[in-house]
Amino acid sequence: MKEQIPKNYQASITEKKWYSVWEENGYFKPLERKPGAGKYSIMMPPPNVTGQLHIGHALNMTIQDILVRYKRQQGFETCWIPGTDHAGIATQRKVRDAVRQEGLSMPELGREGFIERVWQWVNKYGTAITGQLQALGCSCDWDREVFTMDKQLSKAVREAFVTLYEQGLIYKGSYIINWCPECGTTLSDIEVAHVDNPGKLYYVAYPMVDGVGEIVIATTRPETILGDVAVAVHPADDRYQHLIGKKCILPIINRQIPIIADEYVDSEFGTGAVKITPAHDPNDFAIGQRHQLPEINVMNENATINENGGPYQGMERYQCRQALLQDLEGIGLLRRAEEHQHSVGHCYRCNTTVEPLIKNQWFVSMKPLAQQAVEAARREDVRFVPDRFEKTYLQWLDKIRDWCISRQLWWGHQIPAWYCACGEMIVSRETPTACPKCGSKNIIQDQDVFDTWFSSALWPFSTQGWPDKPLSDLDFYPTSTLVTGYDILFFWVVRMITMGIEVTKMVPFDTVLLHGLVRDSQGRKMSKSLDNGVDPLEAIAEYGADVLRFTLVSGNTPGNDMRFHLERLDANRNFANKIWNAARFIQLNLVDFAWDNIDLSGNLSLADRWILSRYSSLTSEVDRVIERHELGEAARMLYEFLWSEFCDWYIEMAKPRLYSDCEADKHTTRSVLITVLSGTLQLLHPFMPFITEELWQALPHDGESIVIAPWPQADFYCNETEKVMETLMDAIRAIRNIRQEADVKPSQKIRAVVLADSDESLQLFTSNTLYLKALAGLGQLEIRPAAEQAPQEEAVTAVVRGAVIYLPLAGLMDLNQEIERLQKEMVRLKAEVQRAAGKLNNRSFVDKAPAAIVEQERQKLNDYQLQLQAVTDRANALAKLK
RNA sequence: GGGCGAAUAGCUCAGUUGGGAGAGCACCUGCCUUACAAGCAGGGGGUCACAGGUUCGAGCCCUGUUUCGCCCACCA
Repeated sequence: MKEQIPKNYQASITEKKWYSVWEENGYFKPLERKPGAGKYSIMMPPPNVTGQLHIGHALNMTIQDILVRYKRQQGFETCWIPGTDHAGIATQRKVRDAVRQEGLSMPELGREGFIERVWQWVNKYGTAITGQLQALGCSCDWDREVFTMDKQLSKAVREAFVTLYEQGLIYKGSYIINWCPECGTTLSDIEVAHVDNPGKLYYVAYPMVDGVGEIVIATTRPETILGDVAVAVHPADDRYQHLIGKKCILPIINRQIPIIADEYVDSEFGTGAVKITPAHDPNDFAIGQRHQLPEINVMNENATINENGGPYQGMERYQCRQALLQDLEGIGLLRRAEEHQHSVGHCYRCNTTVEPLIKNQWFVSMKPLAQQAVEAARREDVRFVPDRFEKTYLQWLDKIRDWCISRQLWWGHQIPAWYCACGEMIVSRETPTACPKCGSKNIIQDQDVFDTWFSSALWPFSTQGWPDKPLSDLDFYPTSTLVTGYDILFFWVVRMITMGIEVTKMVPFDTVLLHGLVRDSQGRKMSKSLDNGVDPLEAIAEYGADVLRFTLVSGNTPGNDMRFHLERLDANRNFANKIWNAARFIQLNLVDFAWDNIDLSGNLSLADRWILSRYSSLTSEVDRVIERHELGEAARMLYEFLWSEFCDWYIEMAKPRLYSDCEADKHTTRSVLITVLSGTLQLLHPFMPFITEELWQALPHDGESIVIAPWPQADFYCNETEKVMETLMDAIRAIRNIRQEADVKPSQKIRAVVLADSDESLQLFTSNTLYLKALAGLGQLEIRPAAEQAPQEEAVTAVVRGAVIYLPLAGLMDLNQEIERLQKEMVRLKAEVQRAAGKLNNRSFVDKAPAAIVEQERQKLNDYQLQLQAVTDRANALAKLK
């Protein structure tokens, strides 16, 4: 005998209980439960190891868990591998700040000391995220949990790096890169966020060396004048023909620099003359290369001016800008300044303005890799959901540039390159002990680490034991679905695909499911500074994980952002409560009913057949939409079915039969109730894992857990049943409507007379009097063929398909009002008849529309005509009575 | 400059093979009916941004326009 379901649902207790049961029983371990079902796997996008689960993670994880649980229930050998990311820059900054708080500096600690501190930090905070994922209900295989700084992953990183280096796909060289003065490291192009800032365009005159005239340039960054090595004009610009090849004098610095001609220059912009600073601007760098110009770096790594800046040495960059402008003004060379919008790059981690600098860095040559990634998508080796992201992906690959992968950080995978005093560079999988060229043991490893995203790029296979295990031995490779936000399509997804193809010759997953961002109720991005974040852990504490999950996934469509309204948690808490109470009602009425007692073979009432049919549709529809990744649609269907159809209609119809004396009816009703409820709980389980398990366990079952119970099969669909039931429901609604309008007290039983205009209709009403009486509050119900005379007494009338219902409400009805009501009804029905008739009179509609649609329209026309006739007759009869 | 998305009820959003517009919340009316007042029953509310087009038929497909948002892009 199962325990009785308590009156109230206590989410927090239930959730903890079941998660540990699931874990202990190993339900999350891969096991093919249905022979031949196949494998299904997901690699979790690793959250930052020291991070907190935020609402965006909660959405991301919920989607993954739904897919994984669904496939597991379907019998697939399912595996969801969890992991965390060392998040180089973010974590280093966090620990650096903590260390500074203690009054220590990075140099004082030294590299080893600092890394030691990071590991302490990771060990202290690194477990938090795991507990939070479990609180959310994530059904991962925790024995496979990985961290991007695990030894195995370092090995993978080395292997991939060296392999690509050997193939010439990775190179080292001095190029202009993005430098964050605050983080003290290089950034890749996508780690720089460009923001349009209102700035000024300054016009500065450079006098000619020969003393004849001057050339005026326009710049937004006057401080870089210090590093100017030329002035460029368009070769076809008539204004400057006479100056090309001559020299001008760089003000203040008094360096003589040439005036050169280059196609790059836009004659329309500014004065048509551009100052060239190869060391501090990517375009100028390119021009400098073309014209063999020197590169004069004027800036230190902390964005102060260096020794090349003459009198400005030591100044901070913007301080220098002001000072320089003032000085130029003083000598009369600053001609004017205009308001000017221009885009300024900011570090994506700390939002500091980045500085383009020339540095010797490591790069991945992306063009060849991108080509393969494009082909893979064209061959549909990888699909994007929603598919519009394929376009974004292809366009990005089309203009991809080389990826700078070295970072001047301490926390991360150190680059496996070593340098010998003899000038030799060794790139090796194993740490070398001596220089292969000169034999010197005095070799030092490259001080830089890899971009975090370089290790993330290998995630789908590095996490499964590669390279120690060959690819063919990995349990789940390639994986099935990658679920992530569209905001890291370029950071991560593209890198996994490009690197995955190069290293493994396979696309690491077949489907990329991209979701949107979770915003606050006003549509703003959630952020610490706005303090508008919704803490998923608080939501779980207050409402339970099921409610949070359902809220995140419902009313949401792939790739679109969603606003998070706290009120929606209330709405879904109510939904959970509704399911809880429905199950409680059913349990209370099952008595000693056992699973084996289920008998759906005979004695099924219309309501029974109807709910079984609806349940069958639900089963196949939920299946269909989940396969299409439309989880919001699946959630909607489940909500709708459970609340409106199952609770509001079926349970209400089950009551009179459960309370009757007929044992056979009771038995059938119980059978249907438990069949539909337990099946629906299974369909809902991926979305709300905890409450469904709790209720499943409270019902009689032979299965040990809903987590692994086979996905329900239901084959009771019957279109005819649904149509007939619809008529019965219409009749009940019509009576309820009239009762309300006539102010009949809900408790008052009234009399009704039904005149049925066909044998089928007569049969329908006579065999369902029980339902009509119970749901429409009828005391007395007479059903007769329409041929018999209608009641002459004053009665309110409702017309439904196939019957006219009379409610003799003596004393409660106003004759005139009733006639008026019927007249309104006639107007409505006439319009309907007209609409349908018009359509059917349209020759091209009848000829061209599908036969089924035309037939449906004929049916409607027929129904409406009959109803209109009935209403008209009744109105006339009442008019006579008057 | 290029690309993408959004525009549907008072609010937030669904609406995926084109066949009479939906939900939640809010609002109005009546109900403590023995699963649930976190509930039940009934009700009001929409020129589906605008203009064209394709089609027998368009919220959905095509073209253009407007507003908002996002992404990408080396015009100093």
